[in-house]
Amino acid sequence: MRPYPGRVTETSIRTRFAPSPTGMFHVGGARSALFNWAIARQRPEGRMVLRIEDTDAARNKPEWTDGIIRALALLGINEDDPHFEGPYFQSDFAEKHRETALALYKDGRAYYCDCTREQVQERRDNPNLGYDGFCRDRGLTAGPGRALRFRIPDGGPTIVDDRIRGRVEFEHGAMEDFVVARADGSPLFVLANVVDDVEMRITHVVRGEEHLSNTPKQQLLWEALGHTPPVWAHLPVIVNEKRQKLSKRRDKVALESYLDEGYLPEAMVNYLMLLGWAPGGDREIMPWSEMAPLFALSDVNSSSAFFDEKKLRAFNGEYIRALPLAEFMSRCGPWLADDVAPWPAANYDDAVFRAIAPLAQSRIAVLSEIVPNVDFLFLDAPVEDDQSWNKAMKPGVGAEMLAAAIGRFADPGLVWEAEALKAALEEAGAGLGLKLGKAQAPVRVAVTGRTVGLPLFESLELLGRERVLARLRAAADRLAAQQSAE
RNA sequence: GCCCCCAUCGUCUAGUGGCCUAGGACGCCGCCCUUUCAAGGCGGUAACACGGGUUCGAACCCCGUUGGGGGUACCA
Repeated sequence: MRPYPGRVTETSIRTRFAPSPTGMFHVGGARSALFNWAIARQRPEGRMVLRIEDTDAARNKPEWTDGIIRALALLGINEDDPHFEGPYFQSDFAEKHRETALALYKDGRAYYCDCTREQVQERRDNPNLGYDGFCRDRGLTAGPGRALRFRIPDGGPTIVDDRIRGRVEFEHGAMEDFVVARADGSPLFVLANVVDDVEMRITHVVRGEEHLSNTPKQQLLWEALGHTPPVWAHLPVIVNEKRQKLSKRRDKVALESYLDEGYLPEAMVNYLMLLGWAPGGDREIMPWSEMAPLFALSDVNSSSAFFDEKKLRAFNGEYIRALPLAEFMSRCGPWLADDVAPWPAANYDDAVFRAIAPLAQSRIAVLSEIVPNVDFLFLDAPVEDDQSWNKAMKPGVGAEMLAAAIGRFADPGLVWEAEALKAALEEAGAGLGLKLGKAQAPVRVAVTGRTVGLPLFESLELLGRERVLARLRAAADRLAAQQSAE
């Protein structure tokens, strides 16, 4: 456990990222973290505090916490950088939260209330407000079944000065005396969050728009505790195609699932930074190192942003193509590993992959796509794809073309090298009145199983004469059997 | 219901009263290149929600309408 940081003397910016570990790490959370991180890094003494809000024991799991820390590290946010502070765990500060709740009561800023949920419902004289303040002046002391409520000051609005949205006014008349501590004394989010922010000397609270309505309550709490509220900034929500806030239930929101598919962390960072913000200058593909210094809260948009996986894909493709070959190969590693690849481990040959990798690099947009592009090299037999087969193996032409190709390729005088193979196939096709485009199709499907793929002749060269001929013959046999059966 | 936020191409955005006959990117379409598919090159499609003001002049300022969204727990 880590104690509160204590007296922080510097006046620099201190931001925080305070996720609750109740599920897979969310792309929206990732963006918030990135924005907070960018701000903290803009000052030599700037800090971003990572605080895990784990007070909801029933919904928290340690693996979610690990997932958050791991994901942040992948995005480049970790303790290796001096701007990082934490992680802290909110549950470690429960005592302070309880003390603060009590202090609020002693100062008369909060009072005990023994109303049940039902009673609150029944008695609401104002149908538009939840709780009517029934226990405000009943002078109740702490006791079983009594929750602690914060007394909203009479009259006047609370004005939240938001860096992104400007002045937002909340009339006190429309705010209910909200609960800060449960009947068992445990504090609620709204309080714990503020207490920690105060203790950690947070200067900028940058979070999702869904927290905007909590803000007047929290600002009142900051003031009741004798502190000047931080700079508030509420980011636009990230929405799905139906313009609803991304939800764990119905949308694909886990950062990890994108990474698992082969989205590069740096592409993800780049894309996420563009949700609600733009560096300007007609540039969008920009490394974090250039973006971070340019980021400013005042430039953040206030309207919701759609998470467009198509655009993410395009970005990812750009980043993949920009990788040096060796780097590209090692990034592909996880998808070629023995335990996940579809081919027998013994068949894999790194030298073969090295030879084919440059051809694949410009053709994939997410790393997982490397597998179907190179599998024919390592599988004992090409994959069976009926659609490809039916398209390329048209009656007559298919069989003729396969036979012609076998004839040419079997010639021992043929140098087994891409250029020569191309010429040979061109001739074979010409003999049947077929241009290369048509002529290569049956061969491609016979050898790789698919109608689309990497450049064919380089592929044939790498596969080797024996295997190519075997596959061509197998396809010819299959085609013959198929046709005699009809 | 109530409180609050938002509103530029399908999408992400540039734009902060004249530089806008509104720019870029993704997507989509066409052409070129080409052994398939990509990549690359070239070109195209497409937006200031609506109505009032303010102003010599509004995408930019104000008001309203409409439409979206968020919040409304003794969850975080």
